[in-house]
Amino acid sequence: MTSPGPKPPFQAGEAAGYDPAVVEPKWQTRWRERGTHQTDIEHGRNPFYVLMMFPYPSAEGLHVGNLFAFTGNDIYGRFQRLQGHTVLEPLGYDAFGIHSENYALKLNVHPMSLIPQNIANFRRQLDRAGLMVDWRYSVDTTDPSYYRWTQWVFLQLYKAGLAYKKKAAVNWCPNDKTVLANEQVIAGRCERCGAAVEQRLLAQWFFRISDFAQRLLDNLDRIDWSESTKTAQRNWIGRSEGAEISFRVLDPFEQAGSSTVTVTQEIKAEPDVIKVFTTRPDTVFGATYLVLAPEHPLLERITSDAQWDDVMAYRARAGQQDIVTRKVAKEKTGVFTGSYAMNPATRKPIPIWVADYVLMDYGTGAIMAVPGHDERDFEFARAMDLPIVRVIAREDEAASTPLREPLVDTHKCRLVHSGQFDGKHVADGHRAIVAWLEAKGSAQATVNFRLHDWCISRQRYWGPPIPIIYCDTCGTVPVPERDLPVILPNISNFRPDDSGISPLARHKEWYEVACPQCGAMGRRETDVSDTFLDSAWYFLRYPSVGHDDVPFDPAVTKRWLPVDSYIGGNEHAVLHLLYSRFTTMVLHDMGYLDFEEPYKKFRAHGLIIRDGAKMSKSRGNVVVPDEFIARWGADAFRTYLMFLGPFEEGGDFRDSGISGVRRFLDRLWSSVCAATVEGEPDPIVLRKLHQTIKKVSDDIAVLGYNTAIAAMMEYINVLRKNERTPHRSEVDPLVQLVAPFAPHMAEEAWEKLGHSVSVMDSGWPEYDPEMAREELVQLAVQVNGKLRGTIRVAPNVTQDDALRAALADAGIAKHVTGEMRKVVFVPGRLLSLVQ
RNA sequence: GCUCGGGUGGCGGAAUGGUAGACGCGAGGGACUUAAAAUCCCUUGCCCGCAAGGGCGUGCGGGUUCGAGUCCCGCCCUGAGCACCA
Repeated sequence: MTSPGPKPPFQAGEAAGYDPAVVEPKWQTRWRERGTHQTDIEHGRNPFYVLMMFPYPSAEGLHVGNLFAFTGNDIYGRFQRLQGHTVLEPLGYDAFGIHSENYALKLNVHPMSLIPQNIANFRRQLDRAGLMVDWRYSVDTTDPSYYRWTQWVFLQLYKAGLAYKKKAAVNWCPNDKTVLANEQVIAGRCERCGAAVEQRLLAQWFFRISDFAQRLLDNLDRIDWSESTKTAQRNWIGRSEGAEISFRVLDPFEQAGSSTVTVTQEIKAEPDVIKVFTTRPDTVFGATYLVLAPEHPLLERITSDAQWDDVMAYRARAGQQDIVTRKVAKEKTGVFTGSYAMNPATRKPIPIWVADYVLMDYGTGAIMAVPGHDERDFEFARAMDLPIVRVIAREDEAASTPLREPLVDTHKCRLVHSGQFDGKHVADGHRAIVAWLEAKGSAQATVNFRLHDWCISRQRYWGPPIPIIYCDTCGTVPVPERDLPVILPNISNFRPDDSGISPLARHKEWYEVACPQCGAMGRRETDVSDTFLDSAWYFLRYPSVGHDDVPFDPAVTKRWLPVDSYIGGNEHAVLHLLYSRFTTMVLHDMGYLDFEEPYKKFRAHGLIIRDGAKMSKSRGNVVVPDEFIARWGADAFRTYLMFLGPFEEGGDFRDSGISGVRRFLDRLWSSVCAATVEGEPDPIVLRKLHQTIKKVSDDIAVLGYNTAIAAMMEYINVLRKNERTPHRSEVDPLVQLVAPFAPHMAEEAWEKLGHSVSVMDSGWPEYDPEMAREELVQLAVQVNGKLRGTIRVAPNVTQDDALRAALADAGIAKHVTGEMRKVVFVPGRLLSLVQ
């Protein structure tokens, strides 16, 4: 027989009176009517800007991942508001781009009609989620009133000399006759028709983000961002230190002899020089050949007659490969050019090859190959039967030990076969060799970045037209700012086809326009800009919505920016976050902004999986927010999303889990209904309350939502354990604590408790350390490192008293057999006896 | 290959170097009910034991420490990102 247990003081059945399907719409309506979520941009005290990455409004509707992020942000925003800030929590739509365009193509609808539908659907879903968004400050990147200023941003970069046009490769499907994004190329083939994709050279607009590489890197040390995001940016910027070394190309006469070249043999007036970048100048004595990228401009000059046909054929083949497969590791191929260059260290001639494992767009497009100490060069030398020389040895190796594999370590290694530098440790050798080569004029210490300039041209339709006009007499002319926006025309056939490159290029009536400078007939740029340009500055626009004559109002911007807290997915760790930092820096340098970093604090949220697996349509395990909200209510859905794992790590959505959160909220409601002002609050409950206030406040501040919710659950368990009616002073603060998570119920409860203002304007409960202090604490007692019992003592007990109490405990004392050698005492925690 | 996360009960997950498993789900038992649902109460890491109690436990192997999920060294597995970056 089990004891029946104490009769509960109140039944949660009373919670039957709480129906989210009624209460949630009620409060959503009230909030709208009363303007509860309206931010006083002009006068609100203590401004605080919480930003979340805006969604792409897909036709499928809001993804639970979006809602997870938005809810996490909303809780933080509400918390800041309850703590006395005027909070701006805006949301908008990132609606341009290839996703929308492809989807529209597939459905055969126009994006201009598709997007408004999607946005309306998103808006409906977002409102149901109970976000504290002030929709008066929203943006839609496809609205001309927004992209007018995107085009303005382009013009500022142009004005600053940071936008330029050059030829660059794009993926080209010869069958569909269209430009493909990298994601549309699958194993070198067009994802739609399966044709082999080629690369094509097109003139495209670039931004000089690489000029800012060092600054983008340095500033990372000064901003409060998720460490993982900073690391991703550092890797992407990819700074490497090394040297540029010059290799003089030998003329055919010099090449005849294979012996050391002497200065007197140099007969060419201006010999060709191949510059290479290397991070390992210490290995220069081991450079046994050079390799040029197939696109290297010197290739034609240096290729010998005998090798000409082979080299040109190789280059042509490389040019046909698409960009994606070109960059995938594969078997080494290459062709000898027939020419030699002089290794400036050994003064010996070495052959010059061309191979596609060397990339034109990094370093100088040429390398010195050191097969003994580089894996790729080793592999290539093996395949082409080129000499492999050891110039580095471990401490336990002789200089003559043959290399079975490339030795790439530097630690505890010394130089060998390196002339006067033999025996030096690698790091010392590095410095000495660079200095030596610099003195001879054949090297220079340099820094290289992996970061490439940002290509913003898209040969597509669904984006803001790039505001440039080409004129036969005036050349490239920026559209005057007063003529913005350059409206994207509503054309019925926006499918890319064989008529040209960009769909807009088929519309003469659109692109033919008078030159703003001379008035002669000119031609608009027919490419549109990258979606990432839309999102590079959107955070500047939100608070200035309504200021129609400027992209962002100076006074408003001064008040609200930079962004106080930014939350988003780590999939944007590099591109979006880097581009918006860059754009902000440029606008800062031009005097438009007084800060150069847009986001003071950034936290990446985790990913939600379901039942242990990634959500996907094919797996059929996608969480549809509407269904869960309809069944459990938005409050329960929000709270469950935040409870299922740490916000910054994500978690596993299990359908059964939400019931626990629903129960918690129902119990809370029961307590609210039962609360009375009669009598006095219970000191034990009160102590737990103050501990809970502290825990919840601390946890929300670091986005520890799952543990904050757990703490509130613990509190309500304590509150209900007590066989009595809860006191008002035990319940009111809990309603405030739960308000960021379950705002509808909190409002309803707050009203029921007799308050007339919104709970969101009621402030945040204060925590009193005195009230939270325990009278007795449990002290763990260890004997020889093993837990042998616990004792209940005052928190400030002395070591001696604790020891006496421990030895008075029979269960503990029986383990204390020998003489005590040491006692470790951690007040309030444990007593460790060593014998 | 490189970089960054992560491996803890049946499950999701808690743990400033100090009582591992908070909180929740699930499961088992009970109360209420004609019954079910809902609600409420109790139990719930594993092993031995009737019990008292004892032993073992945070991916694996070492180490530091009175004390290690946590720190150090060496592995394994797994997720994500980058990837011929010289």
